Amino acid sequence: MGRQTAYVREDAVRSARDVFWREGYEGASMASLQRATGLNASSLYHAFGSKRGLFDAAVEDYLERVVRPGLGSLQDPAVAADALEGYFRAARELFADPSGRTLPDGCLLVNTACSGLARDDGIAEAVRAYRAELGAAFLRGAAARFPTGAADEHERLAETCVALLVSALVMTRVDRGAALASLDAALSHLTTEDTP
Amino acid sequence: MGRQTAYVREDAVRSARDVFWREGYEGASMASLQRATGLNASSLYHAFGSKRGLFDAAVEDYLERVVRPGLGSLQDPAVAADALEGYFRAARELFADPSGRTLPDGCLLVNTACSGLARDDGIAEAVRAYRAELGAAFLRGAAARFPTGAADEHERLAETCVALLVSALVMTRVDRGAALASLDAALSHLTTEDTP
DNA sequence: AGGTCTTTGGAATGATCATTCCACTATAGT
DNA sequence: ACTATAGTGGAATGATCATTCCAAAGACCT
Repeated sequence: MGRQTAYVREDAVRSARDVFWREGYEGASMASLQRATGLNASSLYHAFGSKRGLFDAAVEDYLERVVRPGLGSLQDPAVAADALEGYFRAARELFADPSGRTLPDGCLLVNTACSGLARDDGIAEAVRAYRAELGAAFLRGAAARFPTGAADEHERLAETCVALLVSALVMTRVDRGAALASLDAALSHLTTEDTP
Repeated sequence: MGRQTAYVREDAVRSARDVFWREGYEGASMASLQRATGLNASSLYHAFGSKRGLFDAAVEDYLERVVRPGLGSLQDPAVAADALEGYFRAARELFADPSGRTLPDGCLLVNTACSGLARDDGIAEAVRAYRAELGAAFLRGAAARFPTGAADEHERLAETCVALLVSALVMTRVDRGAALASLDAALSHLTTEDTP
């Protein structure tokens, strides 16, 4: 019953997600979102209710199609000893590649946390969940890397790796060298045999 | 010659700085800046030329009155062994205090790095310089803390501490617990005797 | 083929934005 | 006191913002 949509919702969300990623929530105008998705205001509002609704869909897409695929093997219950190192090696290559598509824009969620939207409870919760997911995955990786280490050492290493990643994601926006230095520090923590 | 200003420039800059800190460059409207400073548009534009000019003055004030005083003893040529630990202890107290005035807003420069303004060359350079200053101070602190350690270990520790601070400054906007965990990890790196 | 329901196009809306302009006020030097 | 100079008040400007509305378009069902 009724007319059918002339576009694929998933494609529209992804296009919008890249605009939000590149320009931030407040910086992304409805005009630029219409341009990127190829939809006009009516369709966008009909499908997502508001700019904020579109943003929420973009965040979900970001988690599902960017964050989780990147985490990859760290999500499995059985984690390889070099899984966390592999994560940072892959990250380093992405950050170093000048043709890297959206990476000079850092992380959609980190950027949002630093924006005015951070004061929105739903957004704050999304960032908390994002960080918790990252922390849990890194903790598994840390425990697999240093099987003889103590739990609090694993916690500290995971915390440190999360911070070095967040720092890289912030700095890549203004200084690629600094971002790479941050990732290298993480790799150094993971390749040095310093279990006492 | 001519009329004299009815306000103190330094006070106006500080008030504006706090608005930018709290709401970000794009989120801070000229109306709210006028309200905070007590000056009207004419005076603001006469004194600073533009919103951007006012923001530049705010960044300078932030570095001079917030960042550098906090760095304190780490700026001296001779650094105490516990200076870096002291820095993070002081930071921890500030972050934990619920009455902390502007700290739930993180860092003016980190927030700016995550905003659309990061693509401005002048702003990017300011963030780079900020991070370099932080890194240099922390490097002195790391070397003083582990006098027998190798230079690259000092580098790694400084890099790690910068990242843990940046991460705390981001996370404090959405999750104070996570921010404190980040600072605690830094303290753990500094209080554990793990020089091989 | 007709009716019903959903999607779409495009213009319109009202709010808010940074910025400018001009008249008015006040000070310092002569 | 007069004048040159500089700061201030307040309204006006034009651009851009998210959002809404209505009429036209298209697809399924009977």
